[in-house]
Amino acid sequence: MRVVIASCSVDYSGRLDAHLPRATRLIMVKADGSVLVHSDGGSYKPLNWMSPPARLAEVAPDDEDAEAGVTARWEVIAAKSEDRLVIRLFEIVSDTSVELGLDPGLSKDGVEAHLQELLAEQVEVLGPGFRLVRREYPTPIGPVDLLVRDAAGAAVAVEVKRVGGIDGVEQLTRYLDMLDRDPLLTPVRGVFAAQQIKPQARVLAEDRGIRCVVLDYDAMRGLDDPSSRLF
Amino acid sequence: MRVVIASCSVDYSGRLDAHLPRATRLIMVKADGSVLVHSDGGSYKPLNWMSPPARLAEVAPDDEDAEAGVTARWEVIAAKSEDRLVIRLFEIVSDTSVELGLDPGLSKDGVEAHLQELLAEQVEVLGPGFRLVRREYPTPIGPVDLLVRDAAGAAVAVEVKRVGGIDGVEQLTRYLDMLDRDPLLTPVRGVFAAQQIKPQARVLAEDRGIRCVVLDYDAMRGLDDPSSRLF
DNA sequence: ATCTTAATTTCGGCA
DNA sequence: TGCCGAAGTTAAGAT
Repeated sequence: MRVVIASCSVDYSGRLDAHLPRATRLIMVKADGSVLVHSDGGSYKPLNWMSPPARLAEVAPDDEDAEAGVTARWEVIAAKSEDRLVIRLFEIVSDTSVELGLDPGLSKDGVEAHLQELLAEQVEVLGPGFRLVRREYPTPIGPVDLLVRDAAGAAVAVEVKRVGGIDGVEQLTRYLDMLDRDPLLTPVRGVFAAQQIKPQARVLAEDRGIRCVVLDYDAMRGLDDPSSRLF
Repeated sequence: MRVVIASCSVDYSGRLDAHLPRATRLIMVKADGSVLVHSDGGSYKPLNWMSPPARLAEVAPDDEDAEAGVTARWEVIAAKSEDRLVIRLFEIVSDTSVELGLDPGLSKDGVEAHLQELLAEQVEVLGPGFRLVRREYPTPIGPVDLLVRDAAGAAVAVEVKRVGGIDGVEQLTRYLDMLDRDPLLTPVRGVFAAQQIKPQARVLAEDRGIRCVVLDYDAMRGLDDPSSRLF
């Protein structure tokens, strides 16, 4: 990893063309040849970047560049596409190189996959007598999160979301259209299950006869995790 | 902007919980209090981060931390949410602070708006005799990218995308429903035009009688840009 | 301010 | 490897 803080201008060409005029920025060059150009604001997305794998070559500034005060010219070229990033460096404030080695990586807990997993184990929270048919039940337009049957044996398709928005309702509606064509399943009802359901999504879902269920993640995790049980 | 390279462990809690075990990484602290933790690989997304606005406080390591070799403990707390990032620093390799100032910002060229513009000028790529009625044709639920008429004078609504996915087909379907109610337009056909159309989107579109057209951006730009013409 | 849509999205999972 | 959907998405534009 090499970190350079310098005044620079940047030009990207590839899927689009983009230009950054001269200013002082941080330039990060990673071991895989990827490059990030950050300003002192915005969120984690760089102003400009090159995705790995890529190769950085330092070339001599041409006469025009040299006259404009360019002290170094970096050309970053993607290995598998036509993408190209040209960085013209003016004054260099700092230049640090260090060997970081491989990162052990991030561990996460609490995302949608986990929510779906918990609900699959606890389908009874949808109603007494509910039982799981399968997770990721396939349809021609993609898998439904859960297919279950209610106490009476009727098919119910469940879409699980962390935050339930309109797009989730649309998604479930498409699945329902598809599943309803299957004579072994029809009629198929829909359940939209999420930790949080946005008002507009609820209106749309209920307008389409889809039941909305708000999930209590902590409670579901508590039921699932033996270490947190009281008895 | 402050850049620290150090061995550290990181814990995030907020919308989920995540943990990074001890390793040497780059930590960037921006002027708005946001923090990025980068390893020497991956793409531009940090391993862990805090979005602005946030506040970083350096607190003394507790006994347990101190015993484990923690030399400094940073607590980064989001100003507008419960999000919280705790960074335990062990050995510090480098620590640089510099004033960058406001960035003049990025200028772009070549995104979806441009594609729509090009297609508006070259509606004949959709078929001989096609002519443009108008771009951003208004409907009660938002503007359609292009409204055109074919050689026979029949109305055609066009949705333009760089990458055509299922959501784009849904979008166009809603517009078609709306436009079809207008006696001056009905019957309105649909065209889904994109540089790349995903297979499932194509299936859905054709199932609904919507024609799919793959656009060649480079060819269209070539026709448009006088400087690249041969004569 | 809130909502919708695009992104040089990136990232992970599964066929 | 390619496709599809989620993301602590972020960011820009419209209502």
